[in-house]
Amino acid sequence: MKILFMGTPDFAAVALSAICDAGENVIGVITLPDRPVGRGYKLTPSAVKVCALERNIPVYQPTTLKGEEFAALLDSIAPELIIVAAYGKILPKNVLDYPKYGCINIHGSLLPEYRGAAPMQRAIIDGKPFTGITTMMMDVGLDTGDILLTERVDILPEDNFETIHDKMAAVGGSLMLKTIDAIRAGTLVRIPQDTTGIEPTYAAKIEKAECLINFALDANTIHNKIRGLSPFPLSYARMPDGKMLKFVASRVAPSGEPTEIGKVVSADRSIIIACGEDGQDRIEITRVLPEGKGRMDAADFLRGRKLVLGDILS
RNA sequence: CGCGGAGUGGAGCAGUUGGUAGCUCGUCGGGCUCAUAACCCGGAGGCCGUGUGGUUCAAGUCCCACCUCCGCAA
Repeated sequence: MKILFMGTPDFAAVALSAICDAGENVIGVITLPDRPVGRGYKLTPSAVKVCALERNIPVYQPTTLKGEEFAALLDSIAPELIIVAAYGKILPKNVLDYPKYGCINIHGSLLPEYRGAAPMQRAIIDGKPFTGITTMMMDVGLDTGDILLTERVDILPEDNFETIHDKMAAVGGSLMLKTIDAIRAGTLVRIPQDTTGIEPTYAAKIEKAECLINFALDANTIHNKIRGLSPFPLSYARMPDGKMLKFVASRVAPSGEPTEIGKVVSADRSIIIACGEDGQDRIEITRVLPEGKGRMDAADFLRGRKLVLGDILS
């Protein structure tokens, strides 16, 4: 089966590797054009591109999937199946209709929950006990196609976006292999997304503005946000000197006396901050990222005395 | 040429207007304690990123070049 793979970030690269390692015939890879990224805006290839080049798979980086040019490319590649994982662009109808076996997407949630760009982060931020991977037949809607296979992934209390991402990426690869096998065996069953009774939810892209921690929220909510945004892009607050302090890891600490929200009530081995509507909750920050520095344990950061007992974070 | 921060004993930092290199923690040894991430005493450990650069009587501290790391932004 001639497979065309479309994807961009690491999550997709893991799936691509799994598919290649399983011996599937990936005849081409489509990924977004190299982007100026990082300090100095160095032009950087996507994770998928790097992965494909290592395997000597032809890489295509069209700026658009619409129009004659891409249609011609499709004809020349002539895929029988297109696999899409976090590609970054909407596929137009003529592309969706092209392959004999259709376009199958690997999505990081149990649809119809968390359709959209940031399903994994949103599930963690919402404090969900579990999420999962769905493979689905793509249609013109945003993650609205028929469900093929699903696999649940538990979100453990100690999980953060990184651990969930890694687990999900691995599951995504294996679930896609199962899906391909099912196609070959002709046993694939398409299950329309059942939205009766439940509202499909949308996992919008993470905005910079929402990464600022509001200490008026309860400790649990804050903790979920911190871990859902760690290790990237990271939630943060402002220190008294106006500098940004990002939170890498945290835990919910026992509540205490009401006090000013955002106040540092302990700056010993970790940073404990008063939060919650009445300032009784306590969120304990165990690892941070100061502006202009690297990641470090809260205890190490405190030794530099940039933050002391009684300071207010906002 | 996107903006900016930083390279000082294992870690995080301080080093004033250039003139013996310090702090907190860790570590090692000893002590105290029923006990401790507690406390006390003592020790080890630094060519201060590189340059067989410049200025100076004298540079971690000023100037120059280079290397490396990092934050923002994308």
